Amino acid sequence: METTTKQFRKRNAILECLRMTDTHPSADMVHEMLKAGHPDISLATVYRNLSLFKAQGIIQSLGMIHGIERFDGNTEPHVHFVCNCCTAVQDLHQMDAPQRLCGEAAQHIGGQVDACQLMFFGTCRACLAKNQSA
Amino acid sequence: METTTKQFRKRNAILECLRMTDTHPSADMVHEMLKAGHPDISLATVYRNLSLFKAQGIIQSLGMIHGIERFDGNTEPHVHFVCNCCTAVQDLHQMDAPQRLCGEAAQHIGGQVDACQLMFFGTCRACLAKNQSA
DNA sequence: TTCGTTGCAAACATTTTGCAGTTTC
DNA sequence: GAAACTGCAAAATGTTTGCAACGAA
Repeated sequence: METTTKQFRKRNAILECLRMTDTHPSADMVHEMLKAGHPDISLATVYRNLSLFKAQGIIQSLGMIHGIERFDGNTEPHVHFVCNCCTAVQDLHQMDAPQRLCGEAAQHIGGQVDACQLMFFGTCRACLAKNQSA
Repeated sequence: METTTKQFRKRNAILECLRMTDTHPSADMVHEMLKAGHPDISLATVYRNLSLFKAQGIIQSLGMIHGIERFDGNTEPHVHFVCNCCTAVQDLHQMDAPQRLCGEAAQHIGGQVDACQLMFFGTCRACLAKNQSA
């Protein structure tokens, strides 16, 4: 598995949590999910480890969405959809990620392009249904 | 243009500031830029008016970039490049904005897609030069 | 007078950090 | 036992809000 020298229960739990879910959770969401198995886990620990994983490149950040940073255990480039209503984030694996355009972008700006992000915003199916019935 | 009554002096100045620049400023950057002509302008006023403009749809938000919300007076869909080093945001007008893919995305998620955002991240030319000489 | 806008300071929410105690190897 | 991790609480950050004062009609 990882090249970490030591195994720490909570650190491992945080990484596993991210890899098991497809909800692109925030630090707080991870914290909530882990409380069941680790009642004493601290939010600071979640933040610290998410930072670490991000620096190691073993998770990716989707950036701040509606003011809160969201994370993805899947580091493959792919497209995301954000529901502006319930803040859920979904993967759009079917769509072509524009990573191949990085070279073109680099030419235009005359700099170095490391990553790109394609994100759609709108209202998810569940929220559409909820709003109609309301 | 806008109704330039004295009452809306500062409001107009904020909007004009956004339309005159291509730096995609944050609230704080707008505040700094306006201080010269309006020494008594308050940061809260900048925040309030940016919120208002965003709600009116006459400016667009690029979302939180490195933890700070950035704005664009140009509401035309276009592509952006973010320098992770100096946090500058540049337009990439030459590149095709993927707005036309909203329909395809909507099909995949079964919801309603209102907007999309394509953003490249990396190091701008100025920062590359600076880093090399250092 | 009445309405909307503004400055100031306090409140807010998310994230980061210092430190003492604990866990892992 | 050394080094790394963790919980707690405090601090830091960017943003929002309450309120009194101000300006225009």
